[in-house]
Amino acid sequence: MSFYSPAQVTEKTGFSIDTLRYYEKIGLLEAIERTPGGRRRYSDADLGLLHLLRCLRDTDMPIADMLRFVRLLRGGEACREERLAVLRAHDRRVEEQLAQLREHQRLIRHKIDVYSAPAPACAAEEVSAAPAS
Amino acid sequence: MSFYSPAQVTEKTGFSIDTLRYYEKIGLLEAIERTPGGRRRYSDADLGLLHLLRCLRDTDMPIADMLRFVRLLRGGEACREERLAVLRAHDRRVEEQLAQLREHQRLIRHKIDVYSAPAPACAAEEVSAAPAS
DNA sequence: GTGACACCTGGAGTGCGCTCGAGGTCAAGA
DNA sequence: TCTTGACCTCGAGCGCACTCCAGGTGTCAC
Repeated sequence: MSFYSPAQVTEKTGFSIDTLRYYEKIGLLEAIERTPGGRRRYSDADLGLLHLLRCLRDTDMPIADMLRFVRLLRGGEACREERLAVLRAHDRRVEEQLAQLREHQRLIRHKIDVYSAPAPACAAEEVSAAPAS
Repeated sequence: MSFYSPAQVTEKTGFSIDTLRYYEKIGLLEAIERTPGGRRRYSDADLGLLHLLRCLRDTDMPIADMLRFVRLLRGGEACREERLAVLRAHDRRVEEQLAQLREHQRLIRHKIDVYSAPAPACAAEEVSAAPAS
């Protein structure tokens, strides 16, 4: 079992040191262990949780929901079903994000095609945003 | 050529009426035409631009960049190359977003599997966030 | 003409998620 | 021992992208 300094965690998770302290303050992380001198030492478990939080944040879960989720994690077996429900609901949202992103990508690429074409086509496009479907 | 009331544009684009006014104020939209009574009437071209802006916003382009982009649109043929460059760069970011989102989805689904399994597997997982790769 | 309602302006306010600053402490190398 | 740099706390501040408010006007149905 190894431990990590704030700088190392910053490095590994991409969260800034300020963000790590902020997450601890609001209860996303439980009080992190300290060295005798009072410095934080993050455990492997802390790192694992941070990776999950990174994933949830990056997929647009609001902090309030993450807070709810980590409380369910702490609830152990008793909260398993609810925890699963939260994750499944989030998974569906991620699926929707993917679908929408692909759709947006289509429009962007269509625009790239249009602007790459000779000027007249470009002028004719000015009005319609959507690629022919 | 048809025109649309603010309410209709809200409906078609998903931007709130406040956001539409805000976008006009900061110059994302050029001054929208008015009825004799002073009400806005959005054209098809306005709508087309709004659809593109919706797409850029939803793919996380900051408003400052969108501003730069619409100025390139207004620059016409002279700005075509630069406009293309902006879109191509953005397309690459969207591609990265897709890749990352898929990766995050993997972890979320892995967690769902883990929590669905009987308790012991779940306890053993507590420490590692990443699915075996 | 009278309601009701959509819309107008300018400017202030909000919520989220950090981020920074001041002032101090710990720890390792020279 | 001294210096340097990473770290500490607490609280205030910030940037973004809206969102709301007050007070007023246009338009349409009845």
